[in-house]
Amino acid sequence: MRRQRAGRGQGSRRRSRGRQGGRADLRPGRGREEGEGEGHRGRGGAARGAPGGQRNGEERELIRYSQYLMPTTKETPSDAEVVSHRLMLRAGMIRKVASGIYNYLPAGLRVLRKVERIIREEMDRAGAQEVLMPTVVPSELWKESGRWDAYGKELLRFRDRADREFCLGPTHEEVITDLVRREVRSYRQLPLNLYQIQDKFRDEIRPRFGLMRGREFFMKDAYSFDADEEGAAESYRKMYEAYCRIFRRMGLSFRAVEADTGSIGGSSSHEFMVIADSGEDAIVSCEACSYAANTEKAECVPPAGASPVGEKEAGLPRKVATPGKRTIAEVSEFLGIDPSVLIKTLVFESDKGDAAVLVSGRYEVNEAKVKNLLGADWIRLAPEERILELTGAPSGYAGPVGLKLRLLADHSVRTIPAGATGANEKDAHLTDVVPGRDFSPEAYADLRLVTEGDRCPRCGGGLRFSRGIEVGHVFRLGTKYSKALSASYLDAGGKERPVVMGCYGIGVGRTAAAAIEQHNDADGIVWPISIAPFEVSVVPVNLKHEGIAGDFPGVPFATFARSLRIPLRRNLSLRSIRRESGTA
RNA sequence: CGGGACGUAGCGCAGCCUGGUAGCGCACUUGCCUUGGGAGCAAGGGGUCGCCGGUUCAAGUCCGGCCGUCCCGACCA
Repeated sequence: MRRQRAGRGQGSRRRSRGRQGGRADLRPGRGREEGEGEGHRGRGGAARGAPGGQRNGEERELIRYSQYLMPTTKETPSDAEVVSHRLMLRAGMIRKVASGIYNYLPAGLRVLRKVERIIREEMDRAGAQEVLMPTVVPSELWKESGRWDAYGKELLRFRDRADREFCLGPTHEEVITDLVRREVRSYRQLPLNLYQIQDKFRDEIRPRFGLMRGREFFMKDAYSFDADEEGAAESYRKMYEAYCRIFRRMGLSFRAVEADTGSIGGSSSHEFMVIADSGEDAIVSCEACSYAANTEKAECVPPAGASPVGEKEAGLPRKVATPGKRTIAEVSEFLGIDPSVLIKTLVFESDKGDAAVLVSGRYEVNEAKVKNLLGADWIRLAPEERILELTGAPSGYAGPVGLKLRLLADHSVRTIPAGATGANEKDAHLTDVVPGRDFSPEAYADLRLVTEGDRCPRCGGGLRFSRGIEVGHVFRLGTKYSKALSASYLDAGGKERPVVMGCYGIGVGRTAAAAIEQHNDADGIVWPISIAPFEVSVVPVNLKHEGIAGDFPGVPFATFARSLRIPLRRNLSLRSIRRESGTA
């Protein structure tokens, strides 16, 4: 196929690769190019859009497959679940060393380097400066920000020989803020945006899916420092745009969605989601307007209609026996009522104390929203013993009536005319329970997860549910870290002010994995050319008599075409050489 | 950490229920052969059956403990 095209491709490709590898491989980020324009060009005939700039040609990196450590396999190790993991193993890109910890083989490293290079170019273009911070971080900095205690077990801690405490950095707000507080004194030095591409370690509860959720991984993390909120908003906007360019250049179909800020903190954030069914995150997007959010963040429109209707019609609460009926499904069926009029009562523990959260039986509680409402660092569902202790009944029979706990209710509860709920007694529920009359939550708020029936909180349009892989996350941090670590500057009036920060992450390996999730077929990886480990394969065919020994051609063909799917192929045979050189 | 499963050659697996000789495919080595889609023939190399202990004349197989890995739930790039 396409012999001529391949020929053309080869011609212009020779000056395309830049000088990674070979003797020049210690010079990353060389060969800056302007503009985008490589994007995703698929296979065949795409040579002109290739990365690598137009530096005077003749540089060509030729790698011999026979000598290259790229152990492609037909069979997949049995512990690989998702396609990207499987295909990376089969293409000889990565090998596991321990759970969530990998060796990157040459071909895999090349892909990471290409992803990094695109990131560097766009970060530099956006005015950020590259630095490099240590992976080992002293505990003092983390204690100063308060996260030594707040961050949890993902933070791998250890001691050195002198018994000093350290951790492996899972993110670097503390370190960068420490740097900046020492060096930045004046508003004249702002704004400042510093980034690094560095090895991170998070002791994940459950590493899985290969590079998608490893414990050790490469991340680009950037931190912006501004004099005020307006400046910070501008820095945020620049990063948001840079992220769009980065993912676009890698040929990814993605979406930026509003997100919860989690343990990083801050006022607002967007996640960059690569759309993929295998994604671990659920997202909603409006079919009419531009609203999109992580389901964890997605706002739910409160129901129309006022507070308790039917107060007069409903009798007083009655206790009914519901032996063995604990779940919403069991209780609603047993009582012959719709789940929506059941008042589901969940008991949470948090660093701000215990609370009962109420929601209509047709919905699920959104823990992130509860946590934010409480202003808590952590919350969790109370264990069985605590539930018994706090409600006087085993789980499944909690209810708000007479409960001596903080009551927080979702909006969906308010309009339940005469509901049913647990009686705080084993094997019993109450019916004809009226919110506002029989119990009074301290607040009605949006505390539930969006569901299929919900409408867009911005425009009322329909919502679409999809799944995504979070490859990037941008946060407006405000002054959380600058205040905790006293990073301040003097403004034009000589007044001391805290710097206003933002932080911006991209998972390098995860992005590569996401690209594979999105670009593969039954045979293997269909690389976007901008991050393909190789752009052209050259296969000698039938040249034995010319003194050039080749493999049986089916092998390299299949290897390059299936496992690796190198975008372009050039076959070298006596015939093709004669044709092109004009000799006979 | 809770729930489920699995550890036998580099990889994928069988053997275990019913204890007695370590087996298959791929990969690897050598020779021949082959050159436009993961070839063919022949001959080879490679395993303390995850670890420790127990039962037994005898343990890959039965029992106990430990370790590791993967999958399902709470975190996040």
